[in-house]
Amino acid sequence: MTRTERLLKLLQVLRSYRYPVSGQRLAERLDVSLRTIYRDIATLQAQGAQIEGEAGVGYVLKPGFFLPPLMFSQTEIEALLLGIQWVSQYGDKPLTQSAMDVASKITHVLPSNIKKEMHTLSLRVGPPMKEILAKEDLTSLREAIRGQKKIYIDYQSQKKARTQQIVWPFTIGYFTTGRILVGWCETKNDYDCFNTLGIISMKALDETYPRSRDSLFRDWQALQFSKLGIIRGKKN
Amino acid sequence: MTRTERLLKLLQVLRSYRYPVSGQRLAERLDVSLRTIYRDIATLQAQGAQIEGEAGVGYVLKPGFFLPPLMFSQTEIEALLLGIQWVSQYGDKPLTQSAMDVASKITHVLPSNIKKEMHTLSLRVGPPMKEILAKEDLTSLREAIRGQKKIYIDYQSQKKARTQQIVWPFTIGYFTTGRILVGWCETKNDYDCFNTLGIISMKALDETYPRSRDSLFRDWQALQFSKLGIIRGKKN
DNA sequence: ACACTACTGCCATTTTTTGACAGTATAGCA
DNA sequence: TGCTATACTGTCAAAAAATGGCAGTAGTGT
Repeated sequence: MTRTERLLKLLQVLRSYRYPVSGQRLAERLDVSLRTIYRDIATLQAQGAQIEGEAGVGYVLKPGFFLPPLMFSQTEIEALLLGIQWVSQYGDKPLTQSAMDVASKITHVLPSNIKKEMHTLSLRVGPPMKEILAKEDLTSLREAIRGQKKIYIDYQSQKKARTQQIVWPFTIGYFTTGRILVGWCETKNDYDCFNTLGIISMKALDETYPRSRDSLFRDWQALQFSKLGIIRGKKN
Repeated sequence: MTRTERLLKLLQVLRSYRYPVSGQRLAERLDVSLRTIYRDIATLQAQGAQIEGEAGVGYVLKPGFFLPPLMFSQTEIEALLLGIQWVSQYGDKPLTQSAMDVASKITHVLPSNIKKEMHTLSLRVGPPMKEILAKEDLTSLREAIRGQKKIYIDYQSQKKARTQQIVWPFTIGYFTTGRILVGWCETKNDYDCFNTLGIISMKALDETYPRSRDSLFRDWQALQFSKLGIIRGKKN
């Protein structure tokens, strides 16, 4: 295995640990000496990888991920940047920010001939959205979903009365006109959707919900399809 | 310069040439022997770079680009994939395909712990669009825009009569409900917008239009803003 | 036919990488 | 406080990889 390959693999290995891992262990995994690991880590750090080493503890790769060299075609780049543009226009505030960061990271490393073509983006997305949507910040909600945590929300829909519920959130739908949180509502014992603008306050609980986000999502999706079938049946 | 660095630099150099470049020249640029260049190119090809060499001609890096290792945060990845999802849902057919390719390339190199979290995308975009929009293929239009070529279109808007025009296309607006081509209409001697679904046929001409896409775009945009100002003025 | 070029094999030389060992420093813990 | 686990550095000889040179084959364009 050539050095370059090993450096890449080292990153992969580092990523696979959630907790600090000792250099010794890395050395065993990669079948090289500890000394070499120290050198490799120094090299990766020099290349910008966020690896943190603490004496007596080990190494952790700080959250984030390292995209190894990838080839993209012109059209793929256009798709990528168009998507990023959509997010930066219709995402909530932190997503917008992240999208712009991604765009600058990517365009920064684009070869100059392609960069020039991309500079005035030849593809654009729709009109700007309402200010209230642009200002929204769903970070805590996304974190709850990532961590599969129950949340407590104080919710006021447009039509119904204000209620307080415990929800197992598993996905957010991003629309041009708004965003919908989908989850299992523990209070109602059923799936439910919430317009994010109607969430007056929300608090993530420590409790992890008992089913995986994945399975909840699939269940819900299957339910949607079957409902669709019924509706179609009625219509026909 | 370490070998790894040189490999990356070799790609940069290759990109900077639009026409085939000989190995000899590359060797001079990078200050190594020709033999080493051959070896380096073989290495890059093995890593997936689309470099084509022809005897008697030289090397060309096929269009597309090599994304060097980049770090993205979790939120940035979410933004990236959400955007890609939007494109794969609302793009025309080739863009949809490219978006899916991008998604698979990216998720393929994602560390497994993050990959798992992304598998059921916790963020989603709106409802599917009309089939007719999904089937549309705007490749030739995008190519004309990239190459700043004039196009001849046979156009039928919903309200007005069918017309034939020569247009300098410079951008496409992607909306959830359709797509708008924006360009300078040579026939009408003014900027104009065309619903892409109304384009009955289109032919890219060999002729490059005389102003840069960039400047056309800026002009047009300024015009839009000033119109907006007038409308605002009326409203107030 | 000729010039130019990609590409391969071989080998001696040069450079880089590696492992080993010795040593310093720091964090966490009892 | 000591003890252990660990990060990290310096040095050096051995091993491995990279390099350049050269000779040769083959494809392309003029």
